[in-house]
Amino acid sequence: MPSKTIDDARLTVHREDPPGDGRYVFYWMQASVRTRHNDALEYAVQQANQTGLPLVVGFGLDADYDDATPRSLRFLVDGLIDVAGGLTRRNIGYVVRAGHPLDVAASLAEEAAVVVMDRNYLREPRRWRAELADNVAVRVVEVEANAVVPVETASDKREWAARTIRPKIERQLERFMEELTTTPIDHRDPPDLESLDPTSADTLLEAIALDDVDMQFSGGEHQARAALRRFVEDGLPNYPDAGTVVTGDLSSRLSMYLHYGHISPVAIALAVENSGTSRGARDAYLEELIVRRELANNYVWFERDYDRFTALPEWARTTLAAHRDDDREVTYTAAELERAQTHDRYWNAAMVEMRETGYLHNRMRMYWGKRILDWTNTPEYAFRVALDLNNRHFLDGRDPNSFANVGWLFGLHDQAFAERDIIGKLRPLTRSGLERKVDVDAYIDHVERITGIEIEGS
DNA sequence: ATCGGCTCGCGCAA
DNA sequence: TGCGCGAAGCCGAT
Repeated sequence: MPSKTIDDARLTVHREDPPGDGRYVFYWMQASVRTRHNDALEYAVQQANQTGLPLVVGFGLDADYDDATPRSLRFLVDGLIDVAGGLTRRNIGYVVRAGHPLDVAASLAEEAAVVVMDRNYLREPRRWRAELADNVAVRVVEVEANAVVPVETASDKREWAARTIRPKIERQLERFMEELTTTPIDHRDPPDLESLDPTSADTLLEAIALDDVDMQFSGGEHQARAALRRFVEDGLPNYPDAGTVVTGDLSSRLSMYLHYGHISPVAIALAVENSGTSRGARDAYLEELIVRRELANNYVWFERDYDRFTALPEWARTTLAAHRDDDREVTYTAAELERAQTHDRYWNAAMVEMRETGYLHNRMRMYWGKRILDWTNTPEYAFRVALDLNNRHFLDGRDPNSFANVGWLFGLHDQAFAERDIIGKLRPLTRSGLERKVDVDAYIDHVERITGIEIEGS
């Protein structure tokens, strides 16, 4: 059965070399930790079949990556365990080693005839991929498996806002919204390589010196698909309400799985598109999943300083500078904020939910973030604190969306509004506005119930 | 309850 | 060069 080839636009050939005389095709798994609907994995299978070699998938498990926490590591490990079953069933080798991802990959690449990599967007893994490609003498191909429209196919520059990238993405949707078929691998036993036991949570956790953690959400592609099924059945039909119901399960909660590559955005988009839900609800969700998410990819891909205040648009930095010395009614330090010790119970509830569960509804994220600007000494400090708390506490932290969303609090991809104290011309989001749109008492109850922590403040 | 103004700059039409 | 309009708003006038 001939398998469908991967769209050329998903491929970045780092090295054109013919396959080397290695013993296997090596897929360095990093950003797409799943066995279903993974373009990089399917491409690697096709390369294995073409070269007549077995396929080895390898992952470098590193407890020292930026902003790693017990919770984020546990979620990552959930994903690694899940992958083991899917790979074994397909007779694909699977190696998990503790260590820096680039070191683990470089070591496995030494005996590889072809190297396949998946793609994420942040600067460190981008540099690692380039470095690996520089240090081997075989064919090296990177495969985009985590976006609907590959970032450079959608646009060749940093986009200004959703409205500027939207038509560019929509023009390409038909081409890239395609089911990915699974390619059967020719039967060849993978080589026996040194690895941790990737089916044992205890082994993996021990390798990174991590005690088991209480988790509100579990990672892995099985949980991701369950979340998708739940969302398509219950959340999606009510999606117009999802923006104001902050306590329940209308939100998809898929962003954490997308962040770890436990699910494919194309698979989600197809499931939503093929559901029986109304056009309006489908479009509202697909706008978030594709246009806004891929605007964030565009931002970190084309803006070198995506994690810096200086990357914000000129008008936003100018207006914040003009209000730098405005009086603040109250200021808090990063530590006070993290302990949820402000005067504002809505804010404290949001901080507690974020800190204790790793999740927060979008509307609460916006309220949470906008207040930090009001309650800290300088906008630069506010930016740093918001990004740091975001990236350490959210299960979807350090995603391109993290940088775009925190930037949005400070004017990125947004427009100007009537000038106010402190925030200047940034879009305001007030406490009364939150009360207007959200059942705040129900929200406080919800947070107290799920965390067992009493929320203080007025 | 609804509406216009606030405010900026991109991108397209002309 | 002019003009419409936008990632989730707010406020005051009607």
